[in-house]
Amino acid sequence: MVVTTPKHSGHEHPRPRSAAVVDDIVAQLCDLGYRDTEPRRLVISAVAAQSRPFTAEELCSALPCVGRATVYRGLRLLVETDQVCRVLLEDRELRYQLSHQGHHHHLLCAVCGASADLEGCDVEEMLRDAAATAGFKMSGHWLEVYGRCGECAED
Amino acid sequence: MVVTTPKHSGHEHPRPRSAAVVDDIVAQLCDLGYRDTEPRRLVISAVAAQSRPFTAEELCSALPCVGRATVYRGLRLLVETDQVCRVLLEDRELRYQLSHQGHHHHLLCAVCGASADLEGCDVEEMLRDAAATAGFKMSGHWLEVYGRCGECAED
DNA sequence: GACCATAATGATACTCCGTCTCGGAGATTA
DNA sequence: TAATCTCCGAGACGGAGTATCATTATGGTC
Ligand SMILES: [Zn+2]
Ligand SMILES: [Zn+2]
Ligand SMILES: [Zn+2]
Ligand SMILES: [Zn+2]
Repeated sequence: MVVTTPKHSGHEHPRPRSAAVVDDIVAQLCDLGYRDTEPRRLVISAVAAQSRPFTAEELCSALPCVGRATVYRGLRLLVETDQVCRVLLEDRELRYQLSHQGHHHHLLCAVCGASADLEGCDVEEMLRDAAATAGFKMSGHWLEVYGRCGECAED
Repeated sequence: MVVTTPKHSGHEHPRPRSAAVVDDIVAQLCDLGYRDTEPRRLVISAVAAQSRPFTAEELCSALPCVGRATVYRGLRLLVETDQVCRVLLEDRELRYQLSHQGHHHHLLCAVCGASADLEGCDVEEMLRDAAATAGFKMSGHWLEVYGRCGECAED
């Protein structure tokens, strides 16, 4: 049950954009051997419906019919499969958002909570070199940038 | 009570280096209006005695005679006054270590837990520019770099 | 469709980390 | 000495995430 993908649907009502995203993610999970279940789809579509980085608890209350553990499990699965990425706020609160794939970092607005991907920034090289100077072989890093987005900028 | 600073101590036995560090920190706190108390000194000297980044709980068990709340309060005070900095491990575990003052980042060995300050790395500029490109005004950032230290490096 | 192995679910208990509360003990000042 | 204030410690509390485990749903096979 649940919305099945109408492959060649002529001129029916188009489903909301997010539905396509959900189908897409579910398909990728299936390829990896994970089942297509209703609670999982609910979690994924709730994730896709968010417009800003959200917390796991927010997702739980947006999905009162899905068990808390299931929401957390779904979220973890999405992170592990790179569909969702985690961002860390200045107060160390952990939030999630749909990933645009590939390694990247986020700009987070401290006022409205908006997030943008950090483009045109090649820290990796620089960090690797600096690490080497200290005798370290870099294997990873965590970077979050905070500030105010265009809309929240003032004075 | 408690070790007082022997200003001009002739040729007595030198106290452990860390004692000087403790006195120094306590003095700075006093300047800020905080009292010089025994539990506080115990916390500070336990901090100074650590050779690697440590967790709050580790500190608690290293100080069985000091209340848990007091250890946490002391730690928080030290962070707020910039005497101690916080580092975040890859699994998001929070650890602490004596600060070398000023804004800087850390290199953390994923094997032995050693930490080194990241020198000669000017990410700030780069981040600020990249943020501006996205219409953000950067106000802060969090960066941790993970890898293997020289001793733990292998093939 | 029926059957089955097993992946997934959800209620709930639990752990972990850190903060709050509050009565009491010292310091500090008047 | 009395009043005030910081600090202390025991323990209650709260939020976030995980573990447990009986039950259910899924997807492949016949
Ligand atoms: Zn990066
Ligand atoms: Zn904003
Ligand atoms: Zn920096
Ligand atoms: Zn190491």
